[in-house]
Amino acid sequence: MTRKRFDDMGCSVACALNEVGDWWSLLVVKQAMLGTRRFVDFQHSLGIAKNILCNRLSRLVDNGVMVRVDVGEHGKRYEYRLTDKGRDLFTVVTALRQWSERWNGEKDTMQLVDRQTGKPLAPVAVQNQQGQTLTVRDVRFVDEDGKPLEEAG
Amino acid sequence: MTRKRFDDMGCSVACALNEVGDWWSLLVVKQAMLGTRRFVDFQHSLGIAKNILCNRLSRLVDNGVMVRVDVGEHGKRYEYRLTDKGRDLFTVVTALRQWSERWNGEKDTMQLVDRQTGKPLAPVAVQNQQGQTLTVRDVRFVDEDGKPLEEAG
DNA sequence: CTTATTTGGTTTCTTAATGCAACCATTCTG
DNA sequence: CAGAATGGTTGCATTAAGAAACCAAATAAG
Repeated sequence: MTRKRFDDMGCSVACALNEVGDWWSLLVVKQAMLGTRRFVDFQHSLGIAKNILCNRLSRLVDNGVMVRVDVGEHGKRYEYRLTDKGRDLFTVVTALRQWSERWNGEKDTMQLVDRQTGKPLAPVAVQNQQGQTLTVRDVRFVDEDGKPLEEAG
Repeated sequence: MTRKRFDDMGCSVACALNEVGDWWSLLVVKQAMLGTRRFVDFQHSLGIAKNILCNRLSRLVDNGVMVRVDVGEHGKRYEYRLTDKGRDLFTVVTALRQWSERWNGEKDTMQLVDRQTGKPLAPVAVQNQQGQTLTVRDVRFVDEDGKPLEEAG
């Protein structure tokens, strides 16, 4: 059977997971954010099988998350770079990283700091328009008419 | 061959993906944030096969993201509820939802608003300690000694 | 109280995805 | 030119996913 499609469930989250929701895609994006661009470098840094990497890179390119740039002088030698869409996943990757560090402990010797100040980042949080942090209990899920759907819990 | 393990790669992101990195887990969490608690309700709202749902719920419980609460009066009748760890994924789910809406258009009739004001949420963003928004180019990746690793791209 | 239905699974079977290793054409390097 | 590296593709074995059938306990209907 074909894997279930997530892009027609009428849900933005499902649609996002359809593009980057598998085991490897977000790790490839994360690695690209660290500066990795070449096929072999992704392969070695992630320890991913070549055919899987090949498949994931193709899908990321198809979905506009990365681009394949020909950097060979006479022929084929490629770099995979993040697009604006791909770089915009920085929020998602960082939120995921911080969540893991908060609940599973520091598995990573690496740290992210503000390039200007050298200080660690603030925790990524959902905020209202005044900049106040909101939990899932502080929001309401409404339809297009503004009617509430269900209660969060 | 067994699926690659992500929890011993020395990467927090990989560790997070080991828990919620598959196609269904985050959707189950998202649905729980909408208020869904019962097995059949997850099944119908997500359109997921029963054995897969069973497996995902077990894994989420094992990882401390959800708890199974016995609500039967004399015997077994269960509810699955988010733990604090699970509710803390709100940031990740919201960031993913906003990313998808920004780049793939509104696939969702549902909207999230501040329960107090009724107004839409601010975009989830990575910020420094002064509250300024940072892109991936504004951060540096350093090791435990503060030495820079590679350049982001 | 008895029967029907719902709930929360498990089992079986088929198809798809993953991982590993081998192979291959082109392209740099020495 | 020889040899290594790059960026794949192919084949095979194992695992996961999806659909449907089946099932025991618990609840609802009458």
